[in-house]
Amino acid sequence: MGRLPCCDKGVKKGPWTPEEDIILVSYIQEHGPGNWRAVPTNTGLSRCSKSCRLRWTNYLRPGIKRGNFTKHEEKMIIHLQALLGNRWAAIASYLPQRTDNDIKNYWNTYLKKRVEKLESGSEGSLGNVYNSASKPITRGQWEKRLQTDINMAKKALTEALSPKKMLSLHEPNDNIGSIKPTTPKSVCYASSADNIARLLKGWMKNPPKKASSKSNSIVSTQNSFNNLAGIDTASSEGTPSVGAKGSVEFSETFESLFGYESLDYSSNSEFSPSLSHEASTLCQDERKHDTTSIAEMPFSLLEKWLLDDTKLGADATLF
DNA sequence: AAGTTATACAACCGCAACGAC
DNA sequence: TGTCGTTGCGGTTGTATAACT
Repeated sequence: MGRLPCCDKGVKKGPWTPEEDIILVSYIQEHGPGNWRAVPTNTGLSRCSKSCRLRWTNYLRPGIKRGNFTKHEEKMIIHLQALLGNRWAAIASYLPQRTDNDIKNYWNTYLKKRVEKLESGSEGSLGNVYNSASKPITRGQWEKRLQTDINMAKKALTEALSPKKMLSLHEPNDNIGSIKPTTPKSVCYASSADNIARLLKGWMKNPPKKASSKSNSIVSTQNSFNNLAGIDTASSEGTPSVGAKGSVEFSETFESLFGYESLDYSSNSEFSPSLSHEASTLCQDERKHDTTSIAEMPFSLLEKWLLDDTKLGADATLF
């Protein structure tokens, strides 16, 4: 049989309206994310399930940070892209407040050009980040280094750290304070986003009892967890300063979600919320052969390693 | 001020993977 | 084990806005 068309003819396409967003958020607030196929039917939205999921994942989901990327985030993306390639979902798992789409866009429109510029020989602020040696490298050398990186990452994985460190990952960082006012386009939408934020806030404090028993829902909600473990983005949209209030909200959000997630994972002692979903995706291929060691990847160690310029500089000697 | 080009980002499309049966 | 339905992911496109001429 042929695949069913993703979307029936007649479904609405193009930008979402605030009204549609509210309908979608209200539905998810009640039923939790997942079972996307049923969303258009149950909500009356003239959107295909994919579109609903995408809208939620990339825009409406709480915990998404918008606005400028910090230097720290840039470094992360560059390192991770070099290490993982265009596996945006995996990369996004290390930037919990960013969506894969956001990172992909940022890479394609900005970072890629900068890296290419650097590779072509011109100097830039990222010169010491990407290749401190600034020496042209052959493909074989690059591959060798990549392999070394992967091996190191694997080693790091096997030396799994405590979940406490994972928690530190989700703490608000310097990025939050640097959120800049959104673009005029976003500002136009801000009032609606605020409304949605209120809905979500309520939802996070009083989450659905059980979104779905399906595994894909678990994955979805864990994605939500990963992202929720940041700031309440929707509420911060258009409000540049987050500060102490933001921390309190974060704390509440985190506790709420932590409790929520722990319901789903309580039956699996090895599967604590400290595990990033995409962290396991990181080594998707390897997982088939070595599930446990990879799946329990601690973020902080890898992050530390990835961002350790000193070490990177030492690694550069491999070239 | 009007037209053109560049940029940013939201959204779409198609494929692959996964789970249920 | 194979088929089918659903979801996730990455590439790409479309559109709004900014910057430039």
